[in-house]
Amino acid sequence: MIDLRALRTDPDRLRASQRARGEDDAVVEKLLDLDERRRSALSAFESQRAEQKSVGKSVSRAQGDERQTLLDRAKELAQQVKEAEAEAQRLDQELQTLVATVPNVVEDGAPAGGEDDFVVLETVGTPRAFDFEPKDHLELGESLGAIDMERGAKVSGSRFFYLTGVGAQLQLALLNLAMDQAIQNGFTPMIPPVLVKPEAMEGTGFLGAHASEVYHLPQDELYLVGTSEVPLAGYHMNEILGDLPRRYVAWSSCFRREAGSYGKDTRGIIRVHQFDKVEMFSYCDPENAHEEHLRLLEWEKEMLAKVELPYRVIDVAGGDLGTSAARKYDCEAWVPTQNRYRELTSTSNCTDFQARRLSIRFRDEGARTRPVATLNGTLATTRWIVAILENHQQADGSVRVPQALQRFLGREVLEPVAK
RNA sequence: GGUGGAGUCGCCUAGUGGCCGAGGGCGCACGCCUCGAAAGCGUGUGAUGGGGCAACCUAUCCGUGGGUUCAAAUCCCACCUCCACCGCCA
Repeated sequence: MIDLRALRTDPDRLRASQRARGEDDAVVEKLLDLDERRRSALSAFESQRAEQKSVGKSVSRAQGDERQTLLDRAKELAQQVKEAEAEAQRLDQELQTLVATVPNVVEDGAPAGGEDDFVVLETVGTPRAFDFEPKDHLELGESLGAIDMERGAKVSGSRFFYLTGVGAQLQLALLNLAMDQAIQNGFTPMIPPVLVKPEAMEGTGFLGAHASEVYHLPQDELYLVGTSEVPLAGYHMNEILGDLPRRYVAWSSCFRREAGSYGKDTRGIIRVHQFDKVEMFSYCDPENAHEEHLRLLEWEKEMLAKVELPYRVIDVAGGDLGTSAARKYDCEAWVPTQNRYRELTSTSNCTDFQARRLSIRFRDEGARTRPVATLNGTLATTRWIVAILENHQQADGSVRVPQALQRFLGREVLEPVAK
């Protein structure tokens, strides 16, 4: 949720943001108008209510005829107050509904435009030159006995899979490495619930434009999370925090319907309905949010270096940001058989957008409460297995295990197995 | 799933229709006292929206949402959460 007071003082900022996202800036006029009407309706209600209260008090003290006169007046006022309150509530509701559709204000410096208008900030490492024909991750995964798509489909349908044998071990090792790194860096480890109430889903901004991506269990009115960002943001819902920053790292399964991605990445485990992820999450003073964002990016790069992958960092354009994000950096690893970079991590600065909706505050120097900033960033996911297998494969069909992973995996090479 | 009990300011608690514009205690902050501290004494002590440059004013908030009433923490209805016990399952 955007800040209405900030909107009143600087409406041009939201207009510019809407344009950077390629969205309608006429909403700004509507918001200002509704807000104006809401405030005057509220004032009207308040003064009538104040009078009603004082007349009500005098009823209890009055006697005889005077009491009857006051009672009549009080009844009359009660009716008026009821109407005034309803009107103020109606306008407030209307405003809230409209505000809920407005995405976060884009950070200065973020590229304008859509999906293809990202800016490459940095390229780290070089794609490897193969002296043999590289296999794709699924072919490797099958010959290593690591990935079983067919049985995944048999049991659960398309875009489901089993990680088997060394595949399961590889994921455990990868996610443990990620958890370990974050804990070393001072994060508090968490294993959160993956089913959440509507407030948590709504508050993090996932029930807006992307609601069709989310699994919903209507019998219990719960949602399956697409990322642990949701339970991590919900963790401090309706709280006033003392010390900032607070950094959490969570391991969770993630669930995505992948509606509207029919035919995209249908092979292997690049785009699936269920995967595991280690996610960093930070609550901090909005003044420090940009620096914190860069820190999260550094920690992602630290992790990518450990698995020895070539990658690039992109600054995602306004139109491709999620509802809650003001700025987003993705790290994309090189995938040899696709001859292109694919997203492995994504870190978003949500400024105070989620916190305002979830009512997560802190006390600033003036001891006033203000919404905190929330930020999130990926540290490892199931998809990383794709890049690890493909980039570290060897001519004989085996896969070299990056050194940092060896300690967690207990082996240096993954060997093909007989069927 | 069933039965019973409970949810009031950071914490504990008082409060069964107008004296609640929520009292007390703890904690916290400031002050007095003290060489310094403790104890003691005094003062203050929430959130959210609106108005105002400001001090301040105002409305709302007693788990949540409705309702009754001129007037609700208090009465009524529904729901949520927690605790205890029972049943079922792991």
